[in-house]
Amino acid sequence: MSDTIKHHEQKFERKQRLLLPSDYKFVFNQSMRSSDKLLTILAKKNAHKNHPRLGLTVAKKSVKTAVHRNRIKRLSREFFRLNKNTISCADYVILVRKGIDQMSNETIVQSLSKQFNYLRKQLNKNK
RNA sequence: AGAGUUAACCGAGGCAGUCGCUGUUUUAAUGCAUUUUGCAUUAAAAGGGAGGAAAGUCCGGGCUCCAUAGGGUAAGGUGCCAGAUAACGUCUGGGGGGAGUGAUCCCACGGCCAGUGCAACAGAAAGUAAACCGCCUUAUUGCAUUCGUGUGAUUUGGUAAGGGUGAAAGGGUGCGGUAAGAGCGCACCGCGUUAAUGGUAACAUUAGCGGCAUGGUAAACCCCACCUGGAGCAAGACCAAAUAGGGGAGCAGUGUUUAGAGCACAGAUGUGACCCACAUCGUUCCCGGGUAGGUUGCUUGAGGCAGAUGGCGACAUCUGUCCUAGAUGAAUGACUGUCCAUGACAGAACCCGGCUUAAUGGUUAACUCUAUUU
Repeated sequence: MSDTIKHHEQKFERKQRLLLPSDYKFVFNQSMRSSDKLLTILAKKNAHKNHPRLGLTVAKKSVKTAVHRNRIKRLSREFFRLNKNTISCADYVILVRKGIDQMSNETIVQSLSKQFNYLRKQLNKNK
């Protein structure tokens, strides 16, 4: 029984993504941000939702080939899925900078975990 | 064995495990509508899930909407011939030219005797050719002389064989010829032209004739022949919240009235400190257009595979068999273990046929050259 609950928790469903352009606009307006050389993460609390939601923006400008764009998106989603329980309840948008396509999967994941940690502290403070 | 040519095929390196994503099918549960059942949500199981270039968007076609009697012009494209095809700038076969010892590969390969234009520098002269040096020659004359002539200067003409310039000097080579030369004559080659033969044709071969006329450049304008209507799946079709506005119908506070209409009064909001005043304002339902959003288009197709028949071949016809991604902020991934030859370029977005570009390894087949052995 406890196993099935665990499985359920590791899923990444549609309602956990940002789907509409208006959702993205909501996050871009006056959000909290954390950034380093590779990534910028925007976060904003959403009163109507009781689970975190993720959106990705990988511009063709910053990452040229589609293969690398897909890789970065997949990595980000995978990280979000696996660490959902530690991430505070809010809407997030991950923005990507030039040069990230040169990095290995490990370094990208490290960057993600650092920044989500930082954002969690900030969001808790504001409570 | 080495080097090479052509063609076909494979290629998130393979295997195992854990956790995910996204369609499909089946089953179950719940909800709604209901004649069978259908739709939606959730769960479980089974099975499917990027490429040879998916790329560039350079051509061609299907499909969709708009336009369209027919013809012409403009603009753009194609350019040896014949065929294949839905069509093509693709492919096949053939002709011509070029590269390579060869297998084989490469070619924008119509027309400059319709017109217009362009070509630096050099050079005497560059497209109705031209005499700088040289060669030959006429006349006068100097010098030498073995008295035959030789040699120099000026001069009259001839000459495109030689030198020099140039990307290119107005057919080439050889012999004859000549004062020296010259298609001046001849032979061969080239070119032009006529005929015959072969071929559907491009073209080839043979024979005759011409003494050479027609320099290059058309990815220069241009001429000739042929082809092309425009926009694209964000095409297009359907459903359709909220707000504002449009059309239609009903209903509407209090008083007056039998009732309605009408009239009067009241009400709400704004301006304002407030009053007066001024300005604005019913409400419910339906209809049509239509935004956000959703559904569809969306994968069964000029399809793949096998066989037979026709064709040199591209390909066509017939029979059998198979269904093999369909996302929509956009699925095909992450981690761990293990093995090896340590893994390139790179990610579907309506669908096909090509081309081009990117990049790397392997397998197979046929053929060529070189070396060795027999």
